[in-house]
Amino acid sequence: MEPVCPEFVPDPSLSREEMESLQREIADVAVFEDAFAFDPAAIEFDSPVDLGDDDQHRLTGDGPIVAGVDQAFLDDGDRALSAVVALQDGRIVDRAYAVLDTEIPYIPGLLSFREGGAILAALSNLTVEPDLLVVDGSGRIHFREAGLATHIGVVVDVPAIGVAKNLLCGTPAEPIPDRMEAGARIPIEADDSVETTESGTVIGHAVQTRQYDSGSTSINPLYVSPGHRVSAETTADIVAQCAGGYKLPEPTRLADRAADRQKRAGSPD
DNA sequence: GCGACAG
DNA sequence: ATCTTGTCGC
Repeated sequence: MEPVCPEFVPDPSLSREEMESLQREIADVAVFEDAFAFDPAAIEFDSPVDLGDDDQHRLTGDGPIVAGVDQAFLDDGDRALSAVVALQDGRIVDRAYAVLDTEIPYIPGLLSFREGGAILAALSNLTVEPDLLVVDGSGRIHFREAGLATHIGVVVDVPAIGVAKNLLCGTPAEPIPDRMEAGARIPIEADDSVETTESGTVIGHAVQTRQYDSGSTSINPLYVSPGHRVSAETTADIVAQCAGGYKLPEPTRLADRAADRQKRAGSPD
């Protein structure tokens, strides 16, 4: 799949002002409502999926094609390796990779300009057309409502959601308890740090996909938010349905594993 | 100046 | 993201 909006492709050589300006434009065209044809309830994982060998069944089925995206960094720290794993009906139907030089350092709020290029390159190597992208990082939970998931989703104009392990900004509607029960979710609202929308707007959720039955230790929730063409509520629903027994939703977990398997497999270090 | 920050 | 073995808990 290729970019539909080339003018929005993240360019690492832009100045900080230009990057932030581009993000405002992206947030302006992003759709934070359900605007897709597939049935979100058809995306479900009750058990873990086996990553298997590289080539897999490239046969097309019926259900929505969901693609997980994640990055790893080559040991020189100057190159990002992006991995995409496409799933349909609980099976891996395709996977793709790309390695690109890292042009800028990690800057909170500007992550897409560091990793976006590698992700778009990996997506261009995909042979199937995903109905939904599950990106590692924030979507609407972002200072200008244009996090990595939103940026990527808008550029290729495909429904996308963001899954982060930490909260970038925003305020929980109620304090996140030390221990959230599996299935629980708490809205994340925009606050003064989110400069593109009214405070109080629900921009995502803290979602508990898994929790230990008992004990002193507990698993932290995930922070999920709409990327593009998906509402905050549906985003939380989908992430909850994608938990195959692990904290991370299956698309993300598989892309995660595929990325560092490919990394240590020896992508020219 | 202080605080705060995805991967 | 990444550096990294053992270890605490069920």
